[in-house]
Amino acid sequence: MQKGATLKDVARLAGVSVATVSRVINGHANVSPRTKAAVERAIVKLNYSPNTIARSLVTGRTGIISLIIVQEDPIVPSTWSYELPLVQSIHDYLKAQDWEIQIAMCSYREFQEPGFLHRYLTRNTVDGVLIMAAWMVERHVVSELKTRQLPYVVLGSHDPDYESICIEYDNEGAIRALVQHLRDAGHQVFGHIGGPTHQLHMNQRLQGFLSALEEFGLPTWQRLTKFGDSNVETGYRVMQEFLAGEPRPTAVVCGNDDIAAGAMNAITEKGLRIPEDIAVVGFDDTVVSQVVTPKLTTVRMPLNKAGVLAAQLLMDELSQPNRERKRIVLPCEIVIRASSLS
Amino acid sequence: MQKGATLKDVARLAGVSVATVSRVINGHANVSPRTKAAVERAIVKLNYSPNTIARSLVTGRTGIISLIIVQEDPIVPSTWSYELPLVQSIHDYLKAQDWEIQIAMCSYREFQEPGFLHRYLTRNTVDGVLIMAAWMVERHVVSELKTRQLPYVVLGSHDPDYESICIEYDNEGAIRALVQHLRDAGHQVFGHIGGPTHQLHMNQRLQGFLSALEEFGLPTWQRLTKFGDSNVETGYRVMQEFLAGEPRPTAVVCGNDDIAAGAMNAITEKGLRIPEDIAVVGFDDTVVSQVVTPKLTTVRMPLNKAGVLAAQLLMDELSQPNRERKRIVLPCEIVIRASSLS
DNA sequence: TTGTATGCGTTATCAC
DNA sequence: GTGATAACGCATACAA
Repeated sequence: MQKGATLKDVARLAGVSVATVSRVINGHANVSPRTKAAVERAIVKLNYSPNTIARSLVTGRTGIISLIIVQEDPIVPSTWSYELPLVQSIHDYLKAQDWEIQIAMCSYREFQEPGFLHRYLTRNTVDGVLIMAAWMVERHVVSELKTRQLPYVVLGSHDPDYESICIEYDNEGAIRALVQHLRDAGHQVFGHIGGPTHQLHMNQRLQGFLSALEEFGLPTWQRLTKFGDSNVETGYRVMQEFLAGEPRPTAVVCGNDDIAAGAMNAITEKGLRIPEDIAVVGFDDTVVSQVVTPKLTTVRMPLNKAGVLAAQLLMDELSQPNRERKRIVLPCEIVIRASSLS
Repeated sequence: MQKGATLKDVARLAGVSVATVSRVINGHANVSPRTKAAVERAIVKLNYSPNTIARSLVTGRTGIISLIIVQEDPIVPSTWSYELPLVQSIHDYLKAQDWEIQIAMCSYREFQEPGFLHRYLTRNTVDGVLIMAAWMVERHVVSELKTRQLPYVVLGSHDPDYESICIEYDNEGAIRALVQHLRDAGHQVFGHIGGPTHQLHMNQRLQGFLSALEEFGLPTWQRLTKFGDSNVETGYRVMQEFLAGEPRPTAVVCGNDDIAAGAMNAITEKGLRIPEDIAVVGFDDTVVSQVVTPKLTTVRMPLNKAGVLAAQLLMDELSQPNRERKRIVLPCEIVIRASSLS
């Protein structure tokens, strides 16, 4: 059970120096075809493969990207259906380029703690960082990364001064499109059941909702603009409140599909019909939107595209540092189904 | 911008040798309180922290666990809602013990390729491996790991000879409980719409279904035992077939919640009622089961427990190698809702 | 084109 | 208790 051949072993067998072997392995020029062949034979014979750790020690590079997944606290299951597709596409892209991924999951509170990222990065040597977050990335985090000259990309959020490379979704535009769609169908009284507004995207959806109403000259109602957790229970509970008072909304825009599903439960339970009495729309295009009755109008985010793009930009940054700040806002597609068709 | 102090710097400042500093850092005995204090002062002053790579090179340990996520090919979204909770609990447990996680996602085809794991493990130095898979782990994979003497745990599957430490779910027992529940409600004609049977758990659910029917002296019908992909479409399509022929099932056991949701669509579309005309049950207790109408009876798997247990067993193995093989089958809980209540 | 020698930052084995 | 010093496996500047 040979415990791994080393450069020296290969050199000895090939009758050359370790430097030459190293050159062959790293594809340097200036090595004669003859010796190159000899070295390669030796490598095959000894089944040699370079020691990644030793290589990292001398080069200072590890070939590892840290994927930091910043999460709600406590964790909300609905975010999982959103995170894994991203992880998947990021992983696939990076893997194709022979990069490895180290993941770090943490709550947004943890991530914001002054020492957290610092500690993490001093303990772990990585070549780049990909931050998946739904919260503003604070200045001290940015400065930690800049100080270390560590290439990084923010996915799903940004920093206060837009000093980073970041990728976001056009939540506002998507909500605007939904509102327009509903207005075109004649709706006048809109309700909104949002998720936690400390989440950037939930806040953007709220803002999009309010500004769309304003743009279209539609009234807004304080009591019809509510928030809660991003789950079925919130949708159910808030919708019950909506139904118990006046005015009653004829269209309800929800922060995500789970909330919408809860709202639908409350509506049908009251004996009201969707969409005839009240139209409901969600966000995220999860499987939930396809199994509720009627099927749910929702928004499909370009998750795969976002993940690939994030990985791509990080690679760019890695190969050619000091690129300027950049902000990309990806458009989302609205998916119209029965829950909003009159 | 000091690019990181080294042991040597600390030693110089503290007026001792690097060996002594190393001893202090690693908490060795035989170092006088006086010099220890001096060293610690120097460490703080220089803001020193050890270089993980260099340490790994000499110790041969990295503090990294590889989490290999083996997936359906092509990827099925419904698996995401199942995988991330596991990743989450594994991560949380390992993080608490200062281990880092490197993830590798691959299709089950890739994972079964003779060279795949070998290549991965020679490129990546990790201290242990956690394999998340729904497919039998082939012998050559086991032998690769054993040869390297690399501690590993299999989560969600096992190997042909049960030579590994593995954690599974009692799929058969859960299905048996469901069938019993339905039989007690008077059902006699059962249908099954399963996922891909090359997945271990889907196969176990099928076997559980068949053996439960046999145990309870209920008839099985070839045309009512079908499979497809683990999605809504399969459930819808197969249920339509069931409804188009004879006998018509009065209870349908589905491979997962998505399939069940599809089946429910087909049933209500025909003007039939659930559960009065046909009862439906799913598996996984995803959010889908809570948003369909009526709510879906399903099975809740102890995902969190499984993840923690897997991490725990891996840690045990790491600290005390050569433990014997082990197979743990975790019981699942059936969650009874309206879709099966008569 | 190739070889020698040095360093990367640790830990560990010796002596003292 | 403490300090030299040899590994660990590799890349590379410099010589040849």
